[in-house]
Amino acid sequence: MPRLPAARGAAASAQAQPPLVTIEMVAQAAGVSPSTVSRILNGTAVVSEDKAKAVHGAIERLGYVPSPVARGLAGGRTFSVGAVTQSLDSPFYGAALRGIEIELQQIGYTPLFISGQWNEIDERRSVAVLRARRVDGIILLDARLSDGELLQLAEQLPVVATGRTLSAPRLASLRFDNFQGAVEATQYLLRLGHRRVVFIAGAPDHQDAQERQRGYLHALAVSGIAPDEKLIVAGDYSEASGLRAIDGLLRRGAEFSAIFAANDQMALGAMLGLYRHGIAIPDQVSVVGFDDLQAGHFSIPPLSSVHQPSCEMGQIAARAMAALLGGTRPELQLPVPRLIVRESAAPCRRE
Amino acid sequence: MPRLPAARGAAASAQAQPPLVTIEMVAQAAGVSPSTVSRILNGTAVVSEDKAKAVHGAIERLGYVPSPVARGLAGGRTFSVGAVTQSLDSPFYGAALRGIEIELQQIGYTPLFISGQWNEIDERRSVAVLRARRVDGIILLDARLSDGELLQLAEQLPVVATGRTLSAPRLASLRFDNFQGAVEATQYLLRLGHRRVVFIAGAPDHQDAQERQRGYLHALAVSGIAPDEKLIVAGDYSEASGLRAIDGLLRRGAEFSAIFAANDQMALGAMLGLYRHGIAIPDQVSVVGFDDLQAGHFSIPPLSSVHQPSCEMGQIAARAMAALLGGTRPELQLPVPRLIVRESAAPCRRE
DNA sequence: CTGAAAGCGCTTACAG
DNA sequence: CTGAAAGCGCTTACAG
Repeated sequence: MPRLPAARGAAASAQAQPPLVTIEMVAQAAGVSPSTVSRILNGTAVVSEDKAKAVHGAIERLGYVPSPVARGLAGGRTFSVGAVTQSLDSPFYGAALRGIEIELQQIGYTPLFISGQWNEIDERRSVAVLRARRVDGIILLDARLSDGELLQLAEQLPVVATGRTLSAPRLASLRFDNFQGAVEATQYLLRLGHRRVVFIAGAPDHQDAQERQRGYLHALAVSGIAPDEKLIVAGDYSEASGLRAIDGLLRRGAEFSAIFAANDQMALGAMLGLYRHGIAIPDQVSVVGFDDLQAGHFSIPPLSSVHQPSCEMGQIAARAMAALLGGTRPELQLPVPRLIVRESAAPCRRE
Repeated sequence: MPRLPAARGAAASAQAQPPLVTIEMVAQAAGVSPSTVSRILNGTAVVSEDKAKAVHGAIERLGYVPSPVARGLAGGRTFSVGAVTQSLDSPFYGAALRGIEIELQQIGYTPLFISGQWNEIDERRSVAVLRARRVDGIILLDARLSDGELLQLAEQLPVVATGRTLSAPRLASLRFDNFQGAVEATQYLLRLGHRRVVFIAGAPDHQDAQERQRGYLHALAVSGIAPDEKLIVAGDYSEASGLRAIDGLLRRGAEFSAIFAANDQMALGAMLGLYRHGIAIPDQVSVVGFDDLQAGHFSIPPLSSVHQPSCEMGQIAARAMAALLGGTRPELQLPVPRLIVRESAAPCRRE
């Protein structure tokens, strides 16, 4: 005897999920087979006009919504893509997540956001969760996993990675030009007449941090300025480290008229440090950051910074995923770095 | 003829999903039936020691991970819960999302984050997406949907809502005490001797904004101070509106020695406005905010603010969901509002 | 162009 | 305590 609907109904009542409109019901209502309904929904085959109309009518009337769960099991595609971010509560990644959401939604996909917390262990676990959920592809924002691991992952399913330069049949990557951004920030300060420009470095294990430092060094070199080691101070991308940087610099009696911080958070921390020491910005010391965080738009004074188009990055990554999912190679056109000039830097008055 | 594995293999190759270890394979390897494996995994029935051991061994060896997709279809539970946030890139909600992620992960659930963008339309669409995905429950952070809609939703599946005071068999709600927080912020300013305290209001359609205004008014009343309408200025929770508030106040020649902004973003905007007009903080004007955003920790000067434990809120909401999912009524114990005193307020010097 | 049937990987009454 | 079987809601060769 076939199991009666009542059996499942009883089980379901514990969870009391709403009564489901199934493909079978619309098939019946439209006078066709479930196969036909499925094909119409998926555009899988050409179907006669009137049948199509009948089916759409039935769908409308019954309020049918296909179950992604069942589609996932049967078709092998879940119409979801995983997105691993380093942090769910970072002022920087949030916009990228929104960008991904916007773009994915447009093609009928659902994003699964999960965080990697800037370490390989969590990241690997997140990828495992995503794969267990059978996502159709995975987007990784600034992954900490090795290139090898990413490449290997891409053999299993489509992958797009930001902050990397990597390519494989099913792997697309995009990387913001941190070097160029840093060059522009530094040159801006140089053009204002500053010669002793402090660089507050980011976490040394972040590639982007390294690139920004190279950019700083390069701009100096182009202007024929020898880098002064005493002006390059370590940081870790946090506000607190920016503040500490200033304390250290001042304690050592370092001379400088400008600061380029590898990110806005450190720039903001540095500004607070300067304020505590009674140093006026930009009158006595100019400050430029990197990222163009919201927090810098209304800081005192508003912070000049290299804009990172993080929402667009998310959108571009998602569109690349869409292409991969569609079986085509994505064309990736990244926005170029642009310095947003606000009020935290002024011409050098010293010397 | 039964469809051969090859058939599906061919279809799958388009997506090239990895070869799957199924429950059937571990059953075979352990010499038991799939039913038994399932029961062991779900703790659904008592099973003999040795069978259990054999099964766990096989799972280990084969690296079996149950498919949530199949479990969802068969069992009616997907082990995922939806979380609708107003914004994925808000400095405020991010921490709550992380709190939800932490807690859900601990009970083996996956969160599905989706944004509502502060409007009913998107929120409703998000809830629909979540339901189509067959999540086992939905957490809503400061939903814009009506109480009625929430109650109705809770008839379909477990719901927990923040920012509400609502109760139903399968609906839990938790609400931060905005009123009390505002009272404390205002009283702090009052204790510092300020008598003319500006209130920059939040978006009038936000309940929390209204409560904060009531708190401000209440504190004034308790101190026997008649509210001055000219000191209550409209805002919308954005930095820009805080800045505009100052411009308006100053243009009208309003007299005040302190400002209580209904959130930090407006407080920060107000501080910039003050700075532009050459007014020193806190020497000439004191400022207090609400939310205790990261951006205020390093503002100039660091902003005193009512702390909102947003990560904990997320965790509490998730734990409440876990209870609901387990069929028990959650006990909700919310942290009380606490003012974090930093450097943006000082004793009143006027008069 | 379209339907019947098998199968996706699980869970869960049912019957020992 | 445990297995065989049916079913969850779809998709997709297969065979008209």
